Amino acid sequence: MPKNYSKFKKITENWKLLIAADIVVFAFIENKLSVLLVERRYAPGIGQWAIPGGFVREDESLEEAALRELNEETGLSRSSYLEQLYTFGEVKRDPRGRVISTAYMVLVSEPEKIRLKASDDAINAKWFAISGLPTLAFGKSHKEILLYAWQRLKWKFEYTNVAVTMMHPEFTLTELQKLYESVYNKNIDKRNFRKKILSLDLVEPIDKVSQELGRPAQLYKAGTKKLKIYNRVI
Amino acid sequence: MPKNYSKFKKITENWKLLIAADIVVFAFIENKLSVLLVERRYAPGIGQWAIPGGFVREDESLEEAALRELNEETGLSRSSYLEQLYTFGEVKRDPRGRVISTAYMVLVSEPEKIRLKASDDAINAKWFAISGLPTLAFGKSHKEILLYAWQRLKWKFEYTNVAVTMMHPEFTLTELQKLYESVYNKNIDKRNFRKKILSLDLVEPIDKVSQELGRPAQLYKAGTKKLKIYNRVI
DNA sequence: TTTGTTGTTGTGAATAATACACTTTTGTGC
DNA sequence: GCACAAAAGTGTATTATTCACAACAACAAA
Repeated sequence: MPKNYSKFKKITENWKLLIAADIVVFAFIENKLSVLLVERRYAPGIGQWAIPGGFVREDESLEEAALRELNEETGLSRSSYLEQLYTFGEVKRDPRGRVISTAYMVLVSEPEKIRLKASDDAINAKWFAISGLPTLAFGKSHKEILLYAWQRLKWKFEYTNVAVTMMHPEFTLTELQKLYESVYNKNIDKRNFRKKILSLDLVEPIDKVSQELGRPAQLYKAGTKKLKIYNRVI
Repeated sequence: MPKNYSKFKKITENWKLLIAADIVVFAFIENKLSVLLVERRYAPGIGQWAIPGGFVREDESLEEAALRELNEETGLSRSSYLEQLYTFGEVKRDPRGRVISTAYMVLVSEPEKIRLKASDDAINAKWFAISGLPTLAFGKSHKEILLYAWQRLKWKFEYTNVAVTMMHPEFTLTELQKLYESVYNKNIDKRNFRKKILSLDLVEPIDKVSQELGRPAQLYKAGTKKLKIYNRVI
């Protein structure tokens, strides 16, 4: 280490800082926007539901830590989308000491393929519809992070094509519309929706139809075209 | 400290993490969007220009640290706007050790009132037009932060009324337009601009005109109306 | 009073957003 | 095979919004 690092050395002494990564995981389950929560095994907030997360280790980046913790606590191993949301740095956020926490948002396309599991830190992991959240641990903090993430998601849905990353590989326009409706929390006109989506080339029809009740629907896949993306990770 | 903090204790052992706050300061100087940079006194990057910033202390939040460092390194004490941008958490960002850095953006309304000064850490502090930046310290990292901040600023100008926080308390519409043009880096039609700004009620005319060359211009002040603001700090 | 400089004002065309309801295609039960 | 249920698919008229574009007005200096 070169000279002139004296100030650095001084600052590194005498106190301890930890950084945590918290991850808001969204998926579209039974036509409802849903969030993955864990039931905490340890204090603070034993037995309460919380956003999955944990401390960053020495040899991993913030993003790596987010994905590792997510995998450890929930079994979720591959997600289609990861985006940093915000870093919370108030002095007394955590009773355990000086903890800074960076919140991430993850979007999952096929939640039914994920085997949720208990872990060292979490007694349980479970999907909750955004409209039926339980009381969360960590006072208002986790609730706020969650609502902030939802807000960001609405934004992204308006200005990018992230929505398709939450769909199955093959989907109908009606399904896609239901996802938009659950994220915006309001109804959308079918014709206007289709006009818009198709004019943006966000999706491509495939040579296949769905077979459900009623008239079969054209199936689509995600388009190759990427929308202009504004945030760093968007 | 309650029981069951064992994992926390384990993680806090054996390694050191520091968190830094970097601040991109924008002001509108001589019709040009400008950025405040400091000339580094210490390694790494001695003598090179860099975004002002420094390490967060034990007893201060991230935002407090950002503002304190800004004040220490540049003499800047009051800014009209502060917003968190992004947290960089790669493992080997900094030669001094594991450093995580949160970038902030600050907007200044009356840069000519600020007495820039040298400091412990900075030999010098100086405004640079965004189109005439010097080579920056810290490899590509600081340049990227800066360009990201500029991008974010463009966004904010489109969807909020932050622009007026960069103007003097009294300003003409032409001055405001010049600011928009310097941020967007393109020309704007005068008539359309005025129509838009006035229809949004972003500004209020005051009982005063400017006295420059040519026809006197109506002076305006910031409107009380706040635009809907989407990001956490926006 | 002329010239230079800047501020102020309006209109028409193109595009995008919104509101709105019926027909088509399939499967099922009689 | 016919009536019904269920969901998919489709078009048009109206209203906002955006954009391109140029003449005139107010003042100062010469």
